[in-house]
Amino acid sequence: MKPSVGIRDVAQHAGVSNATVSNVLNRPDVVAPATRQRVLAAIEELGFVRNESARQLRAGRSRVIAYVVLDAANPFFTDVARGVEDAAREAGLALFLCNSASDDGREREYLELLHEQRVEGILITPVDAECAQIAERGTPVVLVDREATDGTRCSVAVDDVLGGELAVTHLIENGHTRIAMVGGPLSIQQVRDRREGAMRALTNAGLPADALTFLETKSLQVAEGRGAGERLVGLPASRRPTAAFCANDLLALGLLQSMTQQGLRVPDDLAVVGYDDIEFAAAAAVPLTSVRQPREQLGRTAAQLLLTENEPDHEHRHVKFQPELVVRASTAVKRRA
Amino acid sequence: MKPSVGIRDVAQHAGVSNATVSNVLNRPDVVAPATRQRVLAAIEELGFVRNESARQLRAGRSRVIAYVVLDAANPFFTDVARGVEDAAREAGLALFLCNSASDDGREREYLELLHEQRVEGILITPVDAECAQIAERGTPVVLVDREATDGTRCSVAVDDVLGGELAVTHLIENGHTRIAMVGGPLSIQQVRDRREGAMRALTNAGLPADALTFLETKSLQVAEGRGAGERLVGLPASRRPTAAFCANDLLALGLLQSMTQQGLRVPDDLAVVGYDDIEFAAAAAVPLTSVRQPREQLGRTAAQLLLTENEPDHEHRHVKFQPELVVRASTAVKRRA
DNA sequence: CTCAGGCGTTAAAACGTTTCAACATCGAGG
DNA sequence: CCTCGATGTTGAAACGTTTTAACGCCTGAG
Repeated sequence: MKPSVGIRDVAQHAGVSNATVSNVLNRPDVVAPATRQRVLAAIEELGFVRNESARQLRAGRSRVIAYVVLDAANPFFTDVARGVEDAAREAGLALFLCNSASDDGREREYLELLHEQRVEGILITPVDAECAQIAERGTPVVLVDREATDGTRCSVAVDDVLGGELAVTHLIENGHTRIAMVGGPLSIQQVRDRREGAMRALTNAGLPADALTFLETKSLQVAEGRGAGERLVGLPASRRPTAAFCANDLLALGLLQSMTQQGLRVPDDLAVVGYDDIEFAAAAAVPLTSVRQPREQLGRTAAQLLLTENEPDHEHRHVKFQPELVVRASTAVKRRA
Repeated sequence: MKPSVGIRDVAQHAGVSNATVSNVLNRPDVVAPATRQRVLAAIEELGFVRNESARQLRAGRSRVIAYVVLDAANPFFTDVARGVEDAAREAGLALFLCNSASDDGREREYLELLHEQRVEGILITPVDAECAQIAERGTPVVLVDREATDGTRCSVAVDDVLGGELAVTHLIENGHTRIAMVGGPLSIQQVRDRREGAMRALTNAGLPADALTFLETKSLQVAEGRGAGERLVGLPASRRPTAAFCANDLLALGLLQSMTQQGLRVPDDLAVVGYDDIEFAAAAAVPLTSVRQPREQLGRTAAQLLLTENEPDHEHRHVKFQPELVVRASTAVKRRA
């Protein structure tokens, strides 16, 4: 609609060459103050807006990075995204946020698109662990919340085995000897790792392996947590666990709701530990004990790592953060009085 | 790093001109099958990826739209975003998701950036209602969850007055005559509208205006809901409301938590109605009655409206959806038995 | 045998910027 | 007076596509 004012219109209006206008835009210090003012005035007057496409085409760079997220509706990922955004912003980069929604078709499409856009780099929490999909093709890629098994790229992750261990050790210290773990599917690396950590906690405490009852769920959603609650209550009282460790907070919230509805009390009848420590965990009716991951820092570090990819002597790094247990009411010890 | 294979490399490799390659990419039907195969093979072999910058520069179009969201961490907006994404995807457009985080500086920056990128259109839930900021400059803009007061652009909103009316009417029908409304700040249009609806419900039922106690909060976050809960319980029993209508679900969840902690029961001691019907509302310890907004449809419609902007005979439209009350346990009527 | 017309392909001109080498201009040092 | 370097500005060549008009070829009709 608009005749689209370009750099040469500005140049003509200011009585200089287009090269000078370009300099004002990109290296303001190199042009004489008087000229600069004149050019800026012309830009203002004509309402000129630089055309990024042309700039990119010529410069080869795009000033944009992307984060392909697994589930935009999960608070965990939105928090990670915030960390990414902050870091990107500090580096003067814009952030393209894409939601694969756990669908590897979508994921592939977005990667293709991003590559066509020639983004500077891609952060991704891939749908499948293999992530063979992510053809390198020259664009730097950093894995988020997944560990790169081969050394072909950087990754930022959290020690999930330790997280599981922390959670279950806490329960054992509170006197529990029959513990349920709720989570799944087992195809998810995180779930496997957290279970492994849980087993390790048992071993450390000298408890037998069958002290842990594993209830597998189909996904990590709230509804699955409710279902697990019903299964749990259905167990014969003699075998019923007195505590549950959930693979994420959504499951834990579902479990909590299920307990309340069935007239059982948390933590008295069942202690509950979640994972992720999302905001809603602290805000639950019974505030949830949870394993906190440094979400924002995860994103921030991933972005920073991505920025180092272009350095000549870059070596791929694998950063691993430590999770931390946040104790709240859902695992409070019974008063002895 | 990579020598970046271009369309002319492909052309040379396939023994055709670059125009033919371009045709294979954009109008496959116009080129002879045999040639097409040869070109496709060359593309595959060389690992060619079209350069969007160049394409855009030439074509003037970008195949990208953007949604500038007010708070990426609020489930309401992530659901709206999903609707936008679905519609965009169907139209073959990519979606640029930007988070203004209620900061009008960020919002401005993003708008500038998007304009430089020459996106096809912008969906935005603006930080301030005035939204004078959003200089038109040729890029179509559609307001989401806000009503455009002037006729300068399209908007998609939900009838918040009706929503408030539905919520409070429901409470009145359940026998409540002292009702609190929790929400704020009043600078937010939505909060004002929902309160207006609440008042209308009182009038319809022949109740006096002071049947509604308004508790203003500083934001719409969970913590504010907790604070409101404490203020509520602090009221003398004779004046204390028996029901509360919260301006959004986050407040309602906070309120719920506060009640539980103070030993009061929902809905027996206090009935609670939320707003937005986010997933966590149904998953709360006491499932929350809430006013549901057609979130995904909101986003979907906004995107579709945006697509019509370029049509020659386009007229700006203001779509307004009806909210719907979803009744759950938090307003269950006391059993009379 | 010629010619019209359809089909598939192509050469070349954009698109709006960045960049590089070259070019003035001017003051200072020899 | 000449040279030199510094400072500021510029012309023109890219960047990798899309697009338009023109082109050559072939077929079938006249």
